[in-house]
Amino acid sequence: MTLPSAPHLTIGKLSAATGVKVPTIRFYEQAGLLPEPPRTASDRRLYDEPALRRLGFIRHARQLGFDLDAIRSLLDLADHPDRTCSDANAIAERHLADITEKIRQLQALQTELSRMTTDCAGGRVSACKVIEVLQDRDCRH
Amino acid sequence: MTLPSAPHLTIGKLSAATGVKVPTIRFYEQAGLLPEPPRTASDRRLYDEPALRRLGFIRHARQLGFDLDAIRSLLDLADHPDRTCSDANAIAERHLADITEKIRQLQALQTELSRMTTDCAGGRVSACKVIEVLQDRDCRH
DNA sequence: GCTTGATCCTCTAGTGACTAGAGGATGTAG
DNA sequence: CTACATCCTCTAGTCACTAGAGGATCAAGC
Repeated sequence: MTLPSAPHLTIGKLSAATGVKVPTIRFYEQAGLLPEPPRTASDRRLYDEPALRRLGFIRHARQLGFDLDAIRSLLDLADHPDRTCSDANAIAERHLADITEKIRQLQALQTELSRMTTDCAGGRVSACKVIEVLQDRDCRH
Repeated sequence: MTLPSAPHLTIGKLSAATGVKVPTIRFYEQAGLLPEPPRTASDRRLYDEPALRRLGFIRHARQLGFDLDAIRSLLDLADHPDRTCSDANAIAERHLADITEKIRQLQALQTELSRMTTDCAGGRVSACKVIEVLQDRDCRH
């Protein structure tokens, strides 16, 4: 239905269109996330609409915190709409579990740091709660 | 009051006593967090009690997520109990603010990922919410 | 046609906080 | 005396970029 568009985007335009920096686009190509695009006679990369969509996909996945390996798998799945999506779900759920765990850990740190700073009366270092807590080697962690 | 203890801990004992791996201890020395310890005739490092305490301090600070630069500053403050602790407090509060912000961001990701995975019915990739959300380039982020 | 400045190319090295491994010397227990 | 553990230094790898060198090419204005 849609006409196949000839490659017409320079790497700079692609960068502007997606918000992904030019060196990062080249990095993604080298990392195997983007296919090598055709080049002009003077060796410049030329991108088409599918490349634009693919880079958008990568960008969104990165914003969600997926690492490049996970994105490789997700892209592979997106390229095969006939497969079941259980793999995609597993990747997302695994990532969700990682994030949930990370939040939990950070909240524990938040609690301890918050206690440290509010306890500190602001006098000399010798009476400083921040330093004192760090020097206490018998803490439970 | 306490007797000055002669260096008696090998790097392996120090590692076992603090839970910091041997290569990491050497790395901290090279990074300037630990002073160069005396050596045996055969060039092996020998640590004493103050070194043990210092490494414990570093370990605890790392567990709290301080970066090595911050730890350098905190160690410097701990070495000078006569100074005011406002610098230590500023470092801790800055770090606390960073962590709070990070938690906020991760919670946003958690929400979106959670929506993605629960929406997914588990059929073909062509109907997969996970892949679909990633392919949607018009999302607001 | 010519100049200027933007954009493009490849390649290397740096970030942070380690971790892994090579290749070799030394220490310790049986 | 023989294993085997531990130690030494040094280099390189991790992740996802980012910065910069050094050079080619392009587009616009004169």
